[in-house]
Amino acid sequence: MKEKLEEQIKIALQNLGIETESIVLEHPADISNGDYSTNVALVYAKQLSTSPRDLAEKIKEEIEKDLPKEIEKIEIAGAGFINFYLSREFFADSVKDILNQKDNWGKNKLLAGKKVMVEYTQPNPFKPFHIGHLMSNAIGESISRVVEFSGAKTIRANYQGDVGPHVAKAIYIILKDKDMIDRSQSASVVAYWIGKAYSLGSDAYDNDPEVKKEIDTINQNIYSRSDEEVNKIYDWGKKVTLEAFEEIYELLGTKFDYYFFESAMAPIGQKIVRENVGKVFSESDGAIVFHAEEYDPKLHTRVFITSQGVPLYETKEIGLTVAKFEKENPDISIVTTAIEQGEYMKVVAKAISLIHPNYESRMKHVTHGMMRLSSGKMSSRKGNVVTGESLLQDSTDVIREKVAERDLSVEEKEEIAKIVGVSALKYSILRSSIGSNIIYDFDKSISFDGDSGPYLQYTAVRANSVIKKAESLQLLITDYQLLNQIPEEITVLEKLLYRFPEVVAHAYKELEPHHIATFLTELASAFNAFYANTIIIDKDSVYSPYRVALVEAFHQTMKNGLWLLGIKTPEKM
RNA sequence: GCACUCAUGGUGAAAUGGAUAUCACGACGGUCUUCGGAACCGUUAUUGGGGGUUCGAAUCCCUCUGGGUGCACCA
Repeated sequence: MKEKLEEQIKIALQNLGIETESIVLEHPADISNGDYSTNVALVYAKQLSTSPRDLAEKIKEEIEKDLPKEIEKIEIAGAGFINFYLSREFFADSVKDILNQKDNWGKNKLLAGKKVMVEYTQPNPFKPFHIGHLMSNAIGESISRVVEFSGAKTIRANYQGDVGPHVAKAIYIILKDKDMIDRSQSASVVAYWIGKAYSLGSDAYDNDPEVKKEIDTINQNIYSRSDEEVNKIYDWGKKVTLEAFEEIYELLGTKFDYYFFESAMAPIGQKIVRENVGKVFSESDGAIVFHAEEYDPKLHTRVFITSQGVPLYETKEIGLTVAKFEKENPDISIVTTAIEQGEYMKVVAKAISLIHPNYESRMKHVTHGMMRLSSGKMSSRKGNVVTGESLLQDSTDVIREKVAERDLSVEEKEEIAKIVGVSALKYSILRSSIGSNIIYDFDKSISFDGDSGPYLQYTAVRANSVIKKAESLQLLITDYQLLNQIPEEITVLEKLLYRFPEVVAHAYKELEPHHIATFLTELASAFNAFYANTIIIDKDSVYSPYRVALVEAFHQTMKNGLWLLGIKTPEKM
C-alpha cells in the first residue's frame, strides 16, 4: 500500500512538473492525522515559488482524479502536510490478509535467498552464566528471528572460551579441595560451584605469587594435556558446565546450530597470523602485534600472540571468523557482544579485512549495552555476579505465586511460570534500544504489568479466550471471504495491525528489536481499549463475526510479534 | 591524555529531520461492563548548558558539562 501511494504522489508531482527520486511517506505521530502523511509540499514549494499549502492542494487534486479504493480521503493540514486516510475496505481486507497468512504474517523479503549467521550469548565454561549472558542471548535470539522473518536462512552460533587462565584458576581450587563440589548434584548446581571455584582461584592468583605460578603451570598443562588429573577435571568440568548452559538455552528458547570453542579456533588463528607476519602483523618485544593505527588513526595496536607464543583472544577471533566463512560462507555474519568489545573488534576486523578483503563487507558487529548492578560493574572474577539461573528462578517464582490459586493442573502452572517468567525477563531487556545499559534491580527492571512481557501475553490470552468462546457459539468464520458485514467504525486496533510488517522490516534494518516491543505494547493497549468498549460476541449483531475475526487477527499478530522477541504465547495464564 | 558511546517527566524508556515530544511505573481520582481486573478511563510532570545548519532539530554539526566503555602481551 505504501509503495502504491508513493507512486501516486510521484505521478501527481510529475504532472505538476516536479521530478523526484524518493518520497518520504510516514505514519503521523497522532493517528487522528491520518494513516499516512507526506510533506512533499513543504519540500518542493520553494522550487515552484508557490506556497506549500497551495502546492499541497494541487497534489491532492491530482491524486483525487483517480483515487484508489484503498484511500478514503485526503486532507491538507498545517503548513503543507498531505494526510491520507485509508478506507474501511482497506482495513477489512488487511484483517482477512492477516488471517490468511497466519504464522507468515509480518514476513518480508529483504534477505530473500541469503544466509545469515548470528553469534551470541558466548558464556565461558568454568565461569558462571550471568545476567550479561542473558542479555546477549535475548538480543541475539531476537535478531536471529527478525533476520529469519526477513527471508534469510539463519544460522545460530555460540562461541565459548574453554581454554585460558580462567579454566586453570577454577581447576586449581578444585584440585586443592576435592570435596568442595558434590558431583551428584544437578548440572546447574555443580556449575554454580565451579563458578565459585573460579572466583576463589582468581582471588588467589592475584594475591599470592606462589599460587600464580601453580596456576600458570596448570594452564600450560591444559593446553598440552600433559597432566592426567588436570585432564580429568577439565573434561568433567567442561562437560558439566556446558550441560548447565544447555538447560538455560532450552528454557530461553534458543537452539544453536554451531558451537565454536576457543581451543579449536586458536590453532587456526595462530596459523593465519604467523603466515601474515611481515604483511599484516609485525614483531615487537617478542610478541606478534598488529599496528592498526597505520591504517586508521582511530584504531590502536594490539597484541595477537604473546612473547611466550600464546595466542590471544584477537588471534582466536581471526580463527573463528575464518572458520565461520569456511564452514557456512554466510552472506552476512553478525556478531553480537557488549559494547566493551567494540574497539577491540574494530582492530580485529581491520586485520581480517587485510587478509580476506572479501569478508569485510559481510561482517557486522552489533554491540549492546551492559547489564550492570546498582553497585557497579559485575565481575565473575570478584564473584559479585547475579547468575542467569537465580534471575530466572526469581522471575518464575513471582508467576508461580500469581497462578497458585488458579484452577489449573500442576503441570500447566509450572509451564505458565516458565513461559511468563522468561517473558518478563526478555521483555525488560528488549524494550529499550540495545545500546543502552541496563541497571539490574529486580523489582524495578523486571515488570509484570504495564509495559511488560506478561502484559502482552495476558492480552493475547484474553483474545484467545474470546476466540474459544466464539468457536463454541459458532461465531467463528473460517472462510474469510464470507466476512461481508463490516462495522462502519474503524478502530485504532485496525489502524495499527496492518503496520506490523513495516515494523518488522524497520527492526531488521536497524537491528533493533525494541521497535517490535514498542509496537506490540501499543497494539495490546489498543486491543484492551477495544475489548473494554465493544461487545465482541453478540449473537444478535451481524458484525459479531467480523469483530471476532479482528480479535483473531490481533491474536495472530501478537503471537508472531512475541515470537520475534523470543517469547512464547501461552494458551492460558 | 586519546578514542568510542550515551544524556528525554520523580523513575525506566520511545520518537525513518516533521505537526501539540509518546508510553509505562509512581502519585492522585474514577470504571466494578458483558467476552479473563495481570484490564480500562482521567489528572500530574520531560528533551544537560551554549552556539550553528534547516521552512522545520530530542534527532545533524561544533563546543562545554556529566556518566559508561576501551586504549600492548585478560577474555
